[in-house]
Amino acid sequence: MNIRTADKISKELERLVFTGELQNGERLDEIKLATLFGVSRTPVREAIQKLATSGLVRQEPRRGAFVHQPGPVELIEMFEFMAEIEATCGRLAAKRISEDALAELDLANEKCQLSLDQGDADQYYLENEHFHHLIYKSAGNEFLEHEALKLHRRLKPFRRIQLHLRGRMKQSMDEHREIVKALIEADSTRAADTLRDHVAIQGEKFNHLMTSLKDKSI
Amino acid sequence: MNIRTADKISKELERLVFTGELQNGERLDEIKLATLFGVSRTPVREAIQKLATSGLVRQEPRRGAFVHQPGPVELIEMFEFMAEIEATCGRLAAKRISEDALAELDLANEKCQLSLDQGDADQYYLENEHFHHLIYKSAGNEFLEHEALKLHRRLKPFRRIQLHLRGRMKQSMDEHREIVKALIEADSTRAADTLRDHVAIQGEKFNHLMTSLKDKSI
DNA sequence: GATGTAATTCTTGTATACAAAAAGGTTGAC
DNA sequence: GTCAACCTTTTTGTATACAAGAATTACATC
Repeated sequence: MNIRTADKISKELERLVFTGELQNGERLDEIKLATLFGVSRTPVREAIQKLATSGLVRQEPRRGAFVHQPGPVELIEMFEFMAEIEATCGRLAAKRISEDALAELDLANEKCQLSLDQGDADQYYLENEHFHHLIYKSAGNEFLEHEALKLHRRLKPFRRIQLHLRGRMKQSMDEHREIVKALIEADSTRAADTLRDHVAIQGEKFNHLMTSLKDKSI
Repeated sequence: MNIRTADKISKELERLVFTGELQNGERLDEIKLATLFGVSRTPVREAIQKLATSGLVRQEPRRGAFVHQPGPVELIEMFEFMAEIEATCGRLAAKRISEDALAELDLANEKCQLSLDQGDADQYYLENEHFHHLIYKSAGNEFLEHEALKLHRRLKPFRRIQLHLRGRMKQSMDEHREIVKALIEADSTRAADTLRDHVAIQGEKFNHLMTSLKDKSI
């Protein structure tokens, strides 16, 4: 799909930030990265600029680009926004979702339950992700879907931590069922509200999140 | 603030797209643009990539970047999303807005009315914009505010056309009053609903929009 | 005349070179 | 010892050079 090495480097840099190999506030040394990837500065610069627009790094004119992990406040704000976007997806999906998609949602939920039974958090995360992506798509608005995916992706590293909190998986599962029920009944208000709460809870459990992150960012 | 010529070029290219000097589907010839701006290809490329992430141009590997004006479907989708974002801002603002901000909203509305009385659509547009920006800010979520501003800006050229439709200014004004009333009463649901309708109406009057745009894009 | 293929030209993507600004270090005055 | 001015080094931002893929044209074949 994308043959540009600049894009590959962008993805790789993203990974380095997520894994913490590039720490918050750290400057992205173009030359160092270029030699690391075995390329010239040009594609590295392009990659950095791409990351800058997605908010992962901040650029200061004539000073360079610095890794920017969201602080507590920004993170809460992002989760709040995510909750609202998901609520919107639910609201629209309640009116527009197809029978096929509903069946798929059910299937995804079953798989979630299976992962839960097996205590496989990673697998649960994967199926959970699929569940939400289905809802994004079912909103019937590709622009919205794209934005939802973008933010979802950005919050991924923080969301993932959440699932390992005690009892969260079980609770999340129950909420999924509520959501599907609202969608089946085409109750857009309830679909929106349950989805909003389902996501917002992650922001509210922020004390836990904070402590899990202390060594990583802030 | 930003001394990078690449950023200046980015803004300039944006202008060229908005004014229609660069038409939809047209390829952005790096060399031609470089000579036009009197610089080398490097900053032009950076500018183009920035526009690509904002959606104004689409890049095809090894083929170049092409101006991408949203078509009817995409435009409807964007307006629908904008409506939902504004609804969210209203929902949150209803709970969080300060007395000062409410006073400012009132002032903005008065100025809107004044422009309406004078039949000054451009002035009305400016004050209207200020009104909405105030609501974005009053949601008390800077991330959300930023996203709202971004999309608002992207839709600017299409929204503007709307206001010149017969009777739209007057109707818009009435809706503004409804919105402020809901905010004063801290009625988050009504604030959200009125704001959503206020914006969504622009998407619904799409037949008008289409015809106004026919020569420009699609 | 139409179609498929090879050579040529153009354009993108990457590497390197250069200019200017910022960071860092050194020397000197107090 | 501290601070400041000056010089050196480093690093960003831009220009130019080069490599490789895409588009175009010319040509041959049917």
